[in-house]
Amino acid sequence: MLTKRQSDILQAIVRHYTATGQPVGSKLLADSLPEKVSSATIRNEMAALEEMGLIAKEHSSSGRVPSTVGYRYYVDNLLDKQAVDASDVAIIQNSFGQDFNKIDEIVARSADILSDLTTFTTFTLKPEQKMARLSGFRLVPLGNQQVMAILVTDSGDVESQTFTIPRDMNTDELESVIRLINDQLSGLPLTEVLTRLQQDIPLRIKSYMRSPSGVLNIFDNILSHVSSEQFFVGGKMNLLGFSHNHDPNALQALYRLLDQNESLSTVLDPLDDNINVRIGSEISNKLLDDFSLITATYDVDQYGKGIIAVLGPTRMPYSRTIGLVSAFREELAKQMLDYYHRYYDQ
Amino acid sequence: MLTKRQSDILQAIVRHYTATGQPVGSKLLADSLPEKVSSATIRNEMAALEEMGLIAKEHSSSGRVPSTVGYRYYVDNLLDKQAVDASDVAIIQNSFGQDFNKIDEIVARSADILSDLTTFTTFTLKPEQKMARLSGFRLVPLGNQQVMAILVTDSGDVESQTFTIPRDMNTDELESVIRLINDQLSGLPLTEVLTRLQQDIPLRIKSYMRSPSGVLNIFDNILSHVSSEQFFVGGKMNLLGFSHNHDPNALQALYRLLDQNESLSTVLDPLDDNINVRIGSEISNKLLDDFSLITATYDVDQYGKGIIAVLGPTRMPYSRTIGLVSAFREELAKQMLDYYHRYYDQ
DNA sequence: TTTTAGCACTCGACTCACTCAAGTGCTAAA
DNA sequence: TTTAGCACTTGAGTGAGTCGAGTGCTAAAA
Repeated sequence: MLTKRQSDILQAIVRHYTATGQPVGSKLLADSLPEKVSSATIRNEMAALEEMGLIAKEHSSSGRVPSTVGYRYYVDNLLDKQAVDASDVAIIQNSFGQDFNKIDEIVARSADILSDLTTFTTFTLKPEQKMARLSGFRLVPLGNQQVMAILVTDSGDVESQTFTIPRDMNTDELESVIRLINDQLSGLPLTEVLTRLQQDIPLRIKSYMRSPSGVLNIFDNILSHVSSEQFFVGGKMNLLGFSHNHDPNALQALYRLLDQNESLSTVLDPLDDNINVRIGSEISNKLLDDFSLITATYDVDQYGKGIIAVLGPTRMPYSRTIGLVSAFREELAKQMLDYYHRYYDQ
Repeated sequence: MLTKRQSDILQAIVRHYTATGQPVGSKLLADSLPEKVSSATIRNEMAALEEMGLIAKEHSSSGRVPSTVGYRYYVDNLLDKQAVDASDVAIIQNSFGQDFNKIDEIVARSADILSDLTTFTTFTLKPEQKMARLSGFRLVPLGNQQVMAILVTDSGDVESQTFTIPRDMNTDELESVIRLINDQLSGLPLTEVLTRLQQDIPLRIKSYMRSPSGVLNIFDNILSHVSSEQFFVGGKMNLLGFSHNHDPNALQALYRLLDQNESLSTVLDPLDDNINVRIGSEISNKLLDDFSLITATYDVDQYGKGIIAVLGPTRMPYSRTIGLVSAFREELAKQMLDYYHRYYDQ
């Protein structure tokens, strides 16, 4: 356990270093700490902190820099639980408009707002739709063998896709399939719809349809699109500013990662419903060793929980960023509830 | 006018420099040219070329590097009009699948294929839809006050948008507006549809509708979306590799440019129906001074002309890149015709 | 026992002088 | 007109020297 003075020193080192990017020396600390002690005393304490692995030197005669463990200790114990800046809260509240036509627009906008505020790269995921139920499939003929298929869920998600029907397909057949699907599957959770669509339904329509698989694939396709987790990424290009590695190849690898939803969903897993901070190597991905990741859920009551995350440099202003994430998750939840209430709970 | 030997030297300088990135010296040239002359002779010729502004030194005792004017001369006169590599043609042909559901998918895919081949950043624009005609508007009620509006053009473009109708709006009213629009505007060119929608139609429906503007805004919105030029960008991150400026701010400015459709459409204007090469400052945009831009149209017969473009470093392999663009524009035109024939000309 | 003053030491950053290699321009001879 | 030869220029690299910020350690002071 650290003494009060050691805590103060570690805190000051983290603050200075995250603010300036420069290693912090004993003299600077002696001047900036409220207790008046000499730089020699600070040096002794720093030697102790280094012994414990909380701070490190860049070279044998340089000032000290926090280690991963040091950041960890800082985040766990020394964080300034100050209220978020009132102006930031105002910005958050004003950045959401009212003119959203779908959930995805709110989620996408969220990523942008949060990245603007933090100047880092952000990720947002809408509330899990696993519990959403199918409210109906529509087919809209567009002429020229083209048809638009539309899926609507009871949570208000709309997913559409146009496709071309083979010349030899009977449109009556198609319509009877749609009727069957709507009759049998409306009101069921999407996960169940998916399994039924693959097991139950094919048996039923086999009798009166020549090649059922083609049609069902389309529904499958739309359905999996709706139920797949789709992260929105904000401030992608901010990465150029805070990544200390300017090697094009490393950056390209990083950007490929940001485009891979599957990889993202493993990396961004929010361990629990708190605001979680993972620092450098604690993120289990080599590409992100020089970064810190703050993840959090936001809770939209019966509509489920979504995820927001901020990726920044290990030397980020943790207090401020965590504060922003905290304020933001609440406002986002509020916005979503508003949206749902506006459209679905009259 | 250049002598044969001067041409050969300029050509060799461009070839070497684009291949290696190193300034080219007289000795290297003396060895690599087919005519056997001494390095001293080469030096005399190089002095002449420099006098003419075709090549330059990086410092007073370095080898020579092509100037913008030198590249220009090379591209205009010394290009190797060799056939494109057969393997590249094969790649181009095989990279297009058959499973496209809309034009936009072909265009987006094109940008990716071309950027993979060139390793540069590419832009594609689908054929101008100015001559496209409205084939119909549909409205599909989705429940909970939500409605999906779908616009279909005779060129097969489909654009949809969901919106929420005010509680006090009469759905009968809405349907009669749709009927009116379809009756009056089907078959007209989109540009005309737009003007009618703003002038003619409001007068007609004013009589039996309280607040026509809200509804018409929706159609306006969808329509302008369809008729706006939307560039697809491929290989965005390749820019990191070939941009010689690694300053984060400069890169961010560049990426902002790539996201601005309006700016892109002025920059990417294809001067005529040839393959046009603009080098460095010839592109009228300060951000692109260190790049070269190759633009070309592709011609899909009665369906109009689209644009493809490649943005790379001034020291790019012009012969190869121009060859690729040339082969690609033809294949793309073919693919689009195929697509149109498959769906619209039965 | 803790703190502090003092001092020798270390290391990166910078500067300066030097060398080396690649390239140039120019002159005079072929 | 071409070429051999040579003096000259320049960036890149190297090694020595200085400076400043920082350290660890010792011994005296509190």
